[in-house]
Amino acid sequence: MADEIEWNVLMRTCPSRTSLAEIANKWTAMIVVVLGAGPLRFTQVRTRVDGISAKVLAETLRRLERDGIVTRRSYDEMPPRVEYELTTLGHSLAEPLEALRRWAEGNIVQVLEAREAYDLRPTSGGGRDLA
Amino acid sequence: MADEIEWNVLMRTCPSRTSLAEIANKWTAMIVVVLGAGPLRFTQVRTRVDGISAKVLAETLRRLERDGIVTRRSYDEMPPRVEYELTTLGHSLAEPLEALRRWAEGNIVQVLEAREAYDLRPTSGGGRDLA
DNA sequence: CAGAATCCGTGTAGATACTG
DNA sequence: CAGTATCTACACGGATTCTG
Repeated sequence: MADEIEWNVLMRTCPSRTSLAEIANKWTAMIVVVLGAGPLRFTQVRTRVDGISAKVLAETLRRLERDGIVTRRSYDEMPPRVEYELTTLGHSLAEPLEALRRWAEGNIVQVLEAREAYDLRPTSGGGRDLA
Repeated sequence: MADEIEWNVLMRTCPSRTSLAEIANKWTAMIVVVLGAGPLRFTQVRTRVDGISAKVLAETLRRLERDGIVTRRSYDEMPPRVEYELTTLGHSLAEPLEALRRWAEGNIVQVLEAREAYDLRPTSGGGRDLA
């Protein structure tokens, strides 16, 4: 994290930026993290990623399938059963995302404290720049 | 990535989840990554995170400041100069985010290929479940 | 169970104009 | 330069209903 990098311009035309923007999504990140532990059925994912609607889950899973992150395996049974599993590519993505989740878990207290401190600052309620 | 984890349920009540959702944001991730190389002025950030509007950049920086991720240093000069810099906490966040950016950069081709293949599949155009 | 379809509210982002 | 203010809009997510 010490090297000065000239490439550090995230051009809007760069396709990897679009990709990053998609990954860096609330639900996407959570779903991949959850699937990192192994294949799950639709409802299982939904239970673990608590709060997501069926619609959004289906949409996101579809997109992840399209991007080669997860595979969708549908068993022709009754009642229907569909399993989602990370691909190799998906697992490679799960690693950095898992690191991110760990960061969130490990630093939430600091964030909360910083937030509280910020909100208590006189500048945050009234006048802006303290100059 | 092999341990079966029962905690792997991202409860909606868990504050770290909210935190993750905020981090896993298009602009947030890019800004932190860009600031990872060192302090930058407002316009410099804006240039590097190409495409972001001044409004959204200001809002996001404010939120990051509130969360203790960046510091805002305003020099009383004319013309005005404001520098944003990652805090220690911010740098600790930049690492996993940088890893994520690297992933996006390194795997964009595979994603693009997978996407193309998916779109060419007969099922993606017409009838759904191939059963 | 695993979705698809529909409707709808709103948050978040974008463009534009203005200011210290 | 570094923002703020205002307005707009559309994509995103949520709730509900229906189906194979």
